[in-house]
Amino acid sequence: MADILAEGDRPTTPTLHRYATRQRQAVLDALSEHGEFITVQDLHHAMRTAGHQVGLSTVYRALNALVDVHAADTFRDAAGVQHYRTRTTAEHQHYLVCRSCGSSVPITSQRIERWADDTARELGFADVAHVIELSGICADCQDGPGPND
Amino acid sequence: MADILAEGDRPTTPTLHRYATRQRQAVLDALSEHGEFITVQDLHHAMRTAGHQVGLSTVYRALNALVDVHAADTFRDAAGVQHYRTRTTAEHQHYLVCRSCGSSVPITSQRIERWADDTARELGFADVAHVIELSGICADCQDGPGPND
DNA sequence: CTTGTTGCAAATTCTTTGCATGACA
DNA sequence: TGTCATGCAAAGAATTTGCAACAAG
Repeated sequence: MADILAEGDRPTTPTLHRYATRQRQAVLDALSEHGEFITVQDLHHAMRTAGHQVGLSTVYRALNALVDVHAADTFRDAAGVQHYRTRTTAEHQHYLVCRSCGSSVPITSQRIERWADDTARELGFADVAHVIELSGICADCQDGPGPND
Repeated sequence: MADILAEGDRPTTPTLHRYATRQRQAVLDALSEHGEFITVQDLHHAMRTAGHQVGLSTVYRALNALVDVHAADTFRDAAGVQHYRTRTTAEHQHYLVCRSCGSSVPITSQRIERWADDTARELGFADVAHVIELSGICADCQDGPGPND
């Protein structure tokens, strides 16, 4: 489980606040433990249920802070709600998310990054950014009805 | 400019309502005329300014109806706001949007569609959907300060 | 007539913010 | 002691929905 207050963290954390608090750590722990993408509200609810005394706005702030330092990834679902999950690698990443059970698989593909960059450059665009979201029904959910569903 | 009430439209429009109204047509016209992606609120404002007497909810409903029949494309920006634009071809499409002036270029690439499908299938996912958004600074905006900015 | 649309206002939902309180260096 | 996080409540924003009035086949 990740640890914000880990040893090598003093000189790091660029524009961000310099220390982690109990709540901050609790948010990160809960997020890590969950493993998959989760909604702020759901995460908050899970934490309360688990006995953590933490405010909703703190969870919002903590998650956004994590995204700022690239310790978490986020995406918006079709309804416009943000989902978060801890980031495992240091690199920019995409995910394939199951619409039935919510599980996700990180996708590592240089190919797509290249495609995005090349396409944009071809069209004369600079400073390219991309958002790529894949979703489907995972193998588990294709068999029986989804496990978490 | 597209026309909802065009000839071949009686037997079509599947699950959708069977006729277009003055407001509906006005929304489509305004959207077509704008050409680029635009916010519901902005489109509504533009229509009022242009003298159209139309309610905000009607614009919302009309735009979603257009998306339902694939007559318009939509995407959500970083702030979570939906943008719409008329669709030119019958096919599923992606766009490269300028973050400075808001102009957009449709991207037609089988390659990316293939990639998305293949990747998902490789990982055992079925019924794959994808959202791909590219943004950057267009050629015009790279020179002088953006024209519309 | 009957069905579907319109438009306003109210309601919803997610997210952010103001501010007093509290904790840590 | 000063700075920053916290948490609640209030604010904000985008979008949806309830409902009475209305248009058209």
